[in-house]
Amino acid sequence: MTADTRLSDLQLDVMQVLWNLGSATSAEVCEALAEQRSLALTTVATLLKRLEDRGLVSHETQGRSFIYRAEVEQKDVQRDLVGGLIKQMFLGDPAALVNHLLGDQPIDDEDRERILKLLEKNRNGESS
Amino acid sequence: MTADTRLSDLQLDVMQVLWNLGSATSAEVCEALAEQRSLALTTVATLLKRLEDRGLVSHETQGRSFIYRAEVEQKDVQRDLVGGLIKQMFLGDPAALVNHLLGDQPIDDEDRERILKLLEKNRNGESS
DNA sequence: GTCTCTTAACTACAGTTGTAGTACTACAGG
DNA sequence: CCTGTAGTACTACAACTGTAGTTAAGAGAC
Repeated sequence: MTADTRLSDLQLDVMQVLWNLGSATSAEVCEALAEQRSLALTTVATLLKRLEDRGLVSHETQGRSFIYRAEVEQKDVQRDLVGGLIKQMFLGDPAALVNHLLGDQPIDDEDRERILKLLEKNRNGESS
Repeated sequence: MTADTRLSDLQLDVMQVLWNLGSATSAEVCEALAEQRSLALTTVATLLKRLEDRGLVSHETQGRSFIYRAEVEQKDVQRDLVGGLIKQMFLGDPAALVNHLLGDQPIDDEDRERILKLLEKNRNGESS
């Protein structure tokens, strides 16, 4: 049942590392996070344990180390996050979010092209 | 300085009411929220006070009632929210968010049309 | 004038989060 | 065997959040 995917920024950063690396020890997660946040090893361990308690990550023991792995897919979390945002801030209207994106600052041509292409693909690939 | 706009779901719901109504007493906010959440009056009062402490809403006294009003604009909060989401979950690439929106579930024709129109307008309105 | 109602102030409390120290345990080197 | 060392487990604690009770004070009803 995909558990509750409401995650804080920090928790998301941790998940992000796991999604990127596939699997990692707490030390590896700590190092990966070091670019943005400087956290004690024990802090990272605590974070991972809490996430594991919530069923969002799992670990397998290898020697004396824990190898952590994400138990939810990035896509699912993205969907929940984006969906929640749309429901709460954009009256449930996805186009309103796009509108906001476009209205905010004019996007560059390249991005616009890509979005147009995506729209095309979405129209055609509506099959499956 | 627009203060810190990182708000919880509940806090956002409260802000939403204020944005919708323009201004409201705690009782009015409470009633407006009642559709989604059933909260005690004192709870809503606490929420408003905490938001006021953070500078996100303000009140003026009318008789013995407080009339609250949002001190940050919805647009600004939206921007921060969307911006944060993109940075954290979509590698800072707005188009990736759109991609996700489209790839997730095929959107209906109407929405697609509207988005196309928005893209057009964005292209043309690239004033500067 | 007293009672009651409204409404704000203060207090409370459990759960989550950010953050990390300390304790324990097991393996590696000598 | 003894001792670092690495790594998990347990504990701690302050801030913030969700939630609401209690208290005080003014306003209207009678």
